[in-house]
Amino acid sequence: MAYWLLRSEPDVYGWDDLVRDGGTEWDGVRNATARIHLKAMQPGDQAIFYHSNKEKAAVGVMEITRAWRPDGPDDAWASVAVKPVAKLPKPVPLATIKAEPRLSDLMMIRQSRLSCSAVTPEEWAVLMELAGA
DNA sequence: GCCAACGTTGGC
DNA sequence: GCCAACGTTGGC
Repeated sequence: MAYWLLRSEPDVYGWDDLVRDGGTEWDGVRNATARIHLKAMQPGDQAIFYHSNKEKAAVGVMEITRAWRPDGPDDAWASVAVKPVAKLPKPVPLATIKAEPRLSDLMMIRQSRLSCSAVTPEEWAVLMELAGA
């Protein structure tokens, strides 16, 4: 089982939208590095939902429910299906993540604009600890 | 194939 | 509103 982090602007599609929908197709990703991660995702993997922009905090945990399929008429881009698992007891703000030495290598921190990134099991455990989960 | 210019994204 | 980081584009 692998861990991931998916970023979205809450104004566009946020955690509450995901809960309302009961799951969604995570599409529209147009970045080559992010696509590598999308294509590596497997059903049962877990992913943190991170709100970018105004909120800048990890807010919930999702599960990947279906491996990638083409997003568009050809194989150029990919999308996966996700469903909400649980809201984090406490959101983890970006400032907290940055202040945590054990998260200094987090892919999202090292490459700030990446919308789909990987999280190691160790980093996942730290994030859950910070979230009070 | 290189690199400068430009556009986009996200944080401050 | 600004700026840094990064990706893409286009001229050479």
